Amino acid sequence: MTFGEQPAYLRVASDLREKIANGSLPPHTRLPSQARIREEYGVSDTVALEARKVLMAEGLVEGRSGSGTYVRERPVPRRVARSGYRPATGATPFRQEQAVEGARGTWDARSEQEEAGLEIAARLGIEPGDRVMRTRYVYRDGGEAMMVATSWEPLAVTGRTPVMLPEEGPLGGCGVVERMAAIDVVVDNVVEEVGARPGLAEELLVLGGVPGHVVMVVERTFYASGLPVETADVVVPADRYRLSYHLPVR
Amino acid sequence: MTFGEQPAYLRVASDLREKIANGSLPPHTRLPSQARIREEYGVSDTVALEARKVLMAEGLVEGRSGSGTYVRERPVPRRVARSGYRPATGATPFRQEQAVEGARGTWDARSEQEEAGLEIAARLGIEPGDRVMRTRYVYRDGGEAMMVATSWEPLAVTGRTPVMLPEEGPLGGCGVVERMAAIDVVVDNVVEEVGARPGLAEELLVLGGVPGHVVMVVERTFYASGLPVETADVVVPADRYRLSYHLPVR
DNA sequence: TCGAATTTGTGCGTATGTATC
DNA sequence: GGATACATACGCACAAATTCG
Repeated sequence: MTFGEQPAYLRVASDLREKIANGSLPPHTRLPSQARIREEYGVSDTVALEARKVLMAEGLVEGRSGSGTYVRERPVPRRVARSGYRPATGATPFRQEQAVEGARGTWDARSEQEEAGLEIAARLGIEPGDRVMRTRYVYRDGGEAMMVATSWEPLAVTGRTPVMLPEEGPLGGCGVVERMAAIDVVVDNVVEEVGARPGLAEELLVLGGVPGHVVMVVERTFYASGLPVETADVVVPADRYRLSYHLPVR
Repeated sequence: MTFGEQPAYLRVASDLREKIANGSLPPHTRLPSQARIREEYGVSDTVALEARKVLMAEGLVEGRSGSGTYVRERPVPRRVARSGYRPATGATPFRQEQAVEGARGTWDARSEQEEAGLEIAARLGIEPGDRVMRTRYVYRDGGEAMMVATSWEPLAVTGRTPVMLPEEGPLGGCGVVERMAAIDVVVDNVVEEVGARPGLAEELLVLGGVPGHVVMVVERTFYASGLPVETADVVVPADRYRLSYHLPVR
């Protein structure tokens, strides 16, 4: 059916969006099912599906297979402390990435040796092809994934030491600064470069979103006496979290 | 075709994404048309369409009706230093927001008195309805707008002083820290909370993007002896800039 | 200038797998 | 187990924009 106006799926999406905005469909309620949308709006299955997809891409609703499509709560974004300072709430960060307000975090990690590519070599100040330890992390905050990270450490620094594998040994999971201290590498500086972009399908599969949801990316590099000893990409969904930097002035 | 693995449209999207990443499909080139994707990957029309939609949501490609689907250009992001440290390049920041690599910046500003709303009052630790000076800035970097900001200062702090208007007087345009110092307010801390979201139409009108482009939002608050003396929202297009934090460890 | 071919975007109907209730 | 609902997938049709001979 051509209307000469807006596509049908956008009309349906707009109507449902309005019902969400004015509170007629409050958070946690179920949208009309695809079949009911088809009936109520007199549209086809495809149009009903497309309309739901628009709202999902906007982050307003979330589809649960087999159950329904639910209005999402507009979450008050939580702060992730990024500067060694403790948030005012008095949470006890036992690791930098864990410093979320009131969080009780867990994580998975998987390490693998590889050769440094162009970009990683540049960030670590080594030659492309030099061997590095790559570790992929998934951080969870009370069950749900909140952050994925990939870190690279030059084996020239950690190779043949007890801390070569970030998650093994007595210092497993202790954080870069402590692990480096154990091999007499004194980390004294960190540079974090914050960017943001639409998330990739793989990332959002893990973080619980749909392709296109905005993520923040922190490129973090730790330095010891001016030399990079670790670099990492940290990816956080932007609709649920904020990065909090507390800095002294001058 | 069920694979028990990844959905077909994600497989196709991943493959095309890889071709974009490794330069085999450079910016401004055309993706294979939907019909060709269908043939090359042996998938249906729907899968080819869905795969293109994923890449469009990720901002990697853009569809032009009647013409094709084109790989978008990815500008190399420039760094904006966000701490008292100078970037290694040796740029001379004459003001915090100006500390862009190699930038020659200018700005416009317009100030107005108003009553603090709920959120601003909370951020400044004052009562809603208390009077504040609101200033809107547009920062330009060599002609093109790179950043818009809105700042709020409580008139309880700056009222009836020479620095009440941020851009007037002998200290006009000098930065919050210097202006506050002139009235014996010693700014000693700053908190920056970084978030990101799709840009609003009005923001992107100024910043020169298309609707849907991602922006980063920095909520910055300056403190003097624990009391907020200025707060601001800084909006930066995420495709062109990165926020660079250089922090000491411990 | 015209028209044909191509390509995207929208839309329809249907089928199947699988998660949830 | 059965019913419901979402997610994926196939095939087709057509309008509008673009390209090109």
